[in-house]
Amino acid sequence: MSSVAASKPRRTQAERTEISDQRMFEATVRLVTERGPAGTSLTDVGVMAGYSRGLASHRFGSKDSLFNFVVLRLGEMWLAKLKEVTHKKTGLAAMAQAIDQHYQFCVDAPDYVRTLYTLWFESLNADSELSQTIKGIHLRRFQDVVNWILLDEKISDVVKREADTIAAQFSASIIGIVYYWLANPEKINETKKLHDGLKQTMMRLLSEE
Amino acid sequence: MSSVAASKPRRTQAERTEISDQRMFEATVRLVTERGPAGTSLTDVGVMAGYSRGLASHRFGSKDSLFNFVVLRLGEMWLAKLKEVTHKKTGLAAMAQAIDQHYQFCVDAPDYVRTLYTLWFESLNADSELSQTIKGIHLRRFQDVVNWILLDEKISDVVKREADTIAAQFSASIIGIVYYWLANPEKINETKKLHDGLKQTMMRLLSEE
DNA sequence: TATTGACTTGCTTGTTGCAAACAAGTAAAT
DNA sequence: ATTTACTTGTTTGCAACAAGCAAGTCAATA
Repeated sequence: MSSVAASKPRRTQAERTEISDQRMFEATVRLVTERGPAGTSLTDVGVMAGYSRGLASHRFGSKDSLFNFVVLRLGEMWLAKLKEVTHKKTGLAAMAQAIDQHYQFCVDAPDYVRTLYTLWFESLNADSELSQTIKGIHLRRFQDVVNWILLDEKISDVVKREADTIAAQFSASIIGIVYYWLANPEKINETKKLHDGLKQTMMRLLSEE
Repeated sequence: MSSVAASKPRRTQAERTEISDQRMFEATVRLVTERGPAGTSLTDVGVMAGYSRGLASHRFGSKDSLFNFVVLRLGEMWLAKLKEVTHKKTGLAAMAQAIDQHYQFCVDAPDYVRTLYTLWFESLNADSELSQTIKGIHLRRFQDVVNWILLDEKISDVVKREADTIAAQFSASIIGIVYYWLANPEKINETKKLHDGLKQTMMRLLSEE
């Protein structure tokens, strides 16, 4: 396993954990996309990452906690990218960027998106640390959308009063579309159409009186 | 165990299985809503239903198969009710009825809805009998929506050519809204607003040129 | 038509294997 | 030397299956 051209016989402890974390993260993503969360064992995560059967269990303490770690990492990547593309944008422009980026994620990093949302959906009735993490990500996304609406000059006060409702509708639609894509990964064109349809709907909602 | 007022000392085999099926169905619904699918053991299902730890396993063979049975039962209830309320209706009228009924389910039978969709979401990456069942239910629903559009006289041909896309948008939104409700069961009013918003969106889509 | 007994079906108990969780140890870094 | 990363040993719980017991069925006989 460690025959990678005598890469570096000595690493700092911080590097060691960072590497093993990253490898277990990737192993988890792969296993979850291939076998689903139930079919993903801590044993397999450790072994596939190139360590012993016990490491994932030891590092994270529980399967739920491992998934929590993975979702946190994915969620941060996601939110960072969204923040980047919607920087200084508001209203419909921000939403359109967010929607496009959402679609782009499905194309560019399907395994990451699949893992994030699979665990996301999974945690619905779980009452675990993970479900709290997800509620947090959800809330941050929701607040972003509300702010996009409130900070845009072109949007009327009448519409701004409905910001929460519109943001909820936006979030729900995104989830619905992701579900569609997860269930029909081959229908990428239809997925794009759904994203475009959501843009249309948002355009109408934001320009209403 | 059999002290229920000498109810009926002798039942047919068909009755016995029907009763045990029903009891295990109800136990599963309860356990899934309370603990989630992962926290629901075949052992507990059997015991909570008033039988031995082994019955659920013996009857269904696997956890996946038990969940498949439960989803089939819930799905049939659901589709039957939807069929009833949309009988002879088409286009927007049918969609509005379906949406209202959907909301009503969340109010009337929250445990059933929660269990159905929890298992629904759960099966996304599972590659099991259950995921096939769900694909089937999904497809039947989708076809209903397409037919509502195609069979309505008031809808233009231009729109009818987009029937598939609109039906996909409808289905995705319903899923997104259910997710919202599952994640925020206390926000029943907001859930209603989302349903109403979907009606508005569908009205616009169907009356376009 | 009532009774008996072979057969079928529903249900329970016994057992195995696997994975999560944790404890106790070894190896690597500081 | 001590702390930190990782491995190996062990326990526990559950899914899955096998083997047996009990309740229901049905046909032959009287």
